[in-house]
Amino acid sequence: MIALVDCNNFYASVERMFNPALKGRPIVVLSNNDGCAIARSDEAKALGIEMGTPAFKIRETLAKNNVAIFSSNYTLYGSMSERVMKILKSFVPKVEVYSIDEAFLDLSNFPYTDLFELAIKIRESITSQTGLPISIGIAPTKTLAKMANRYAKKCKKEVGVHVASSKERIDELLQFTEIGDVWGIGPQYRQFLKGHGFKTAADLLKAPEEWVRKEMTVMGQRLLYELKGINAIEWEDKAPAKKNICTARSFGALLTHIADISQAVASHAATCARKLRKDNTCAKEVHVFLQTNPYRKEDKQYMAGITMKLPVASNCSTEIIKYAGKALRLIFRPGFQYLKVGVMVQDIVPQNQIQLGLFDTRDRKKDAMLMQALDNSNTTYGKDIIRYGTHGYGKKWKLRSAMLSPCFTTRIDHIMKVKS
DNA sequence: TCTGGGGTCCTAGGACCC
DNA sequence: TCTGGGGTCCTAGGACCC
Repeated sequence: MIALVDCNNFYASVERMFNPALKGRPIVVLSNNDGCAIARSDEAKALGIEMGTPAFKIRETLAKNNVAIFSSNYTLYGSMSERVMKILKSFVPKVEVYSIDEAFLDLSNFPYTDLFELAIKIRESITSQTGLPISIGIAPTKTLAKMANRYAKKCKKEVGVHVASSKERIDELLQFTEIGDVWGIGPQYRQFLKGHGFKTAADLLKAPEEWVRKEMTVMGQRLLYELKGINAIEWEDKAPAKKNICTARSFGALLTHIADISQAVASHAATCARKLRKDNTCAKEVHVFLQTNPYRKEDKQYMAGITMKLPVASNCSTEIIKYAGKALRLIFRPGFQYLKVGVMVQDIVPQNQIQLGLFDTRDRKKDAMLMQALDNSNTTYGKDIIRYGTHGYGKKWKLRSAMLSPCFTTRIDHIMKVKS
């Protein structure tokens, strides 16, 4: 049996946890750049605020209903996520952290009848130790556990746990779940399947395997197995090595000058390099892409990207910034209003398996020492205390983040003060 | 005025090889 | 009229996830 643990309205719940005055008040957390709603508390959902709605479209609703609005604070959410995962690991040895607010637990070694009780205990621990509400779904496969979790959220709000182990419970779950709410069915497949008369997960189960395979590739076939209770999705004990690392942001305002965009590119390149060093990996390629705002139909549009090969796989910020800058100069065209730029490092290899270049002129030892010093001071004194001059001091490209809460758990100067 | 960011996997088709 | 057969590798694009 597999459990899926999911934090309810995670970002909104974290914000509320640090500010109990928000109890009962609707909360919305906005995406980077304060662009659209990416998390809502139950109260905000009840107001009809949909996931992903642009902020400017709901401004009236937000004001009228006294909704608490936050810019997203990923440092804070990441730190709270670590706490939750740590508690889960104290209960069950096999935990797969699936996303910032979700984890699968392998319960195959727990006695059958105890699963419900175990889930209740886990839930109580998380609530008492982190203050965050969670839901737990338990079923024979990952896909069914996802469905059970959803069921717990919708129909068993008080206990927050649903176990679907018997055939009757699983059938009930399959009939309850609409086809578009099945894990792995997105908008495209949902429409396609509805067109063929499938309404619920139970309907899909009746479809011939060959037909599903033909119309929905092996992904659909795997899904079918999972619904039948046969595990078809691999268990990933530790996060597999990343194949790409991407850092990209929309600008706070549209930009036209390459000088401003260069600063963003340098900063994104440095972030990619830092992420590589954190994973002890190096990349052989740097890809830079640049685009105008596709929503502005009245503007001339331009999209471009280019991949630069590095002479030797690297995770040195200096070098990656250099190649990313070259790439930008190759794709930049004057006369456009740019919205977004991104840097992606590709063809990633472990740091200790690098093929050295015959004509390599860089002093890689020195690079490594410099990066070590950079990372150390930035860890000790806060992110970006030391940065490259190429990042610039102008903040034209910086994102908007107008309603950011403090980093309660990761910055000593943001720690909460309690008067007694 | 204002529309996120970061990933994965799969398939088809083209280039190229013998 | 008729124009081989079998591989591999790479890329672009589409679908999905949170």
